Amino acid sequence: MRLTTKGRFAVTAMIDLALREAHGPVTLAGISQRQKISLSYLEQLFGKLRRFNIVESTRGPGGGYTLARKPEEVSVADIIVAVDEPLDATQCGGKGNCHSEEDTHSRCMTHDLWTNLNAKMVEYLDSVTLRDLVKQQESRGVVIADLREKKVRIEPAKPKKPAVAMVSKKEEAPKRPLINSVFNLARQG
Amino acid sequence: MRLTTKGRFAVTAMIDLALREAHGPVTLAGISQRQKISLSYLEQLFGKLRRFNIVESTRGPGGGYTLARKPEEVSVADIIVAVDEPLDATQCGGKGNCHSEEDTHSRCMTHDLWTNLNAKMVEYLDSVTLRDLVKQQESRGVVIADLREKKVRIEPAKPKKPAVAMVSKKEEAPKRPLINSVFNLARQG
DNA sequence: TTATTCCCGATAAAAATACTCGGGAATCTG
DNA sequence: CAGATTCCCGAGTATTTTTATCGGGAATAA
Repeated sequence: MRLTTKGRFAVTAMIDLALREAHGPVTLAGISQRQKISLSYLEQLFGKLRRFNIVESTRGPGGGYTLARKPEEVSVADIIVAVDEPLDATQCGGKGNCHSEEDTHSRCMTHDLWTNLNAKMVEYLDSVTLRDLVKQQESRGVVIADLREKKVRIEPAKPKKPAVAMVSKKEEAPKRPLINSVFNLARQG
Repeated sequence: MRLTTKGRFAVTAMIDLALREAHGPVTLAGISQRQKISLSYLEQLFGKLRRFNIVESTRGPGGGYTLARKPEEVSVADIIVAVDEPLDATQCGGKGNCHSEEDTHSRCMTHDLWTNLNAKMVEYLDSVTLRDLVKQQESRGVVIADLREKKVRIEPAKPKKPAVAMVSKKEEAPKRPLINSVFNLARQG
């Protein structure tokens, strides 16, 4: 289990999705706007979430993502493991290959400590489900109706490319503050 | 609370220190050799540990570091906080400045989640003391006698600089495997 | 047919972390 | 005192990770 901002973005995005999916597939473009996460980054994350069978996708207009399981069957740990997947097994755990030649103990001295800590974290994150997080949001006064994705009916047809003029609407992202938590990098408050 | 290899190195080094300090100050050079951590890196870490009143230093020959408190009064959390000190308060915690203009909820959606997780981690790491770790080591058969620092009495006087010849003993560090744990970077099994 | 939306691999930019270097200062020993 | 040992510190470099961006593709609905 690793903890990076990637995992946090994923959890945030999943809450956003869970809050709206009752009204049909939710587009990444929408999540991107609302949560201020870049679209391509979301694509990466949801690619993994899909492969881990946490979300399902529908292509084409009106498409998007929906939950592959019920909210109460998706834990935060599931989400984090999916996107932060190390998936390689070069770990010293279990196999006990954590002894060096010279100092039989140095490698293993802290082994149990970190293993135990890891277990505690997994235990906690696995006890919190998407449903819990959604309920928490709703109890804070989020009205589902407001959350429905605005299905903009296709307007006749605008000029294909917005032309070259009118450039500088690039609004300098507000740069969220750094935090001092379990996370190493960490944007997002 | 952040978790990086720096914290792990620090804990490992502190165990090494705690295991031997009964016989007098322990030098960083010794820890460096035994635990395969670069001397200058250790200096950085112990600088912080000293400022946090976790270790005490003695200069000059026969000098080194000793514990500033009893092993049972130093928790793993203490060590990690000392070396991984973020020390700045740009956090959204408590003050509640984690609302953006557009979406009142996005910032705080996962706030409680991470705050709680953090608390769990601190709680655990604070419940484990240096003494626990030392006892664990000793019960694994580490004989204190073997651990005493070899106080090499000063040999007459070797040629000041090892001359320019004899170069290529640069032995390509063994590169420890990556792990998949709470830590992001992570060397050290 | 066209616009929408997911899909994917390569790669670039930014940030954080890990680690090095060089000189300095205190202290002990002879 | 001289010289060795050991801590002390700040600046600087290298490596890794994180965070994206880009460009082209393929499915689908209207």
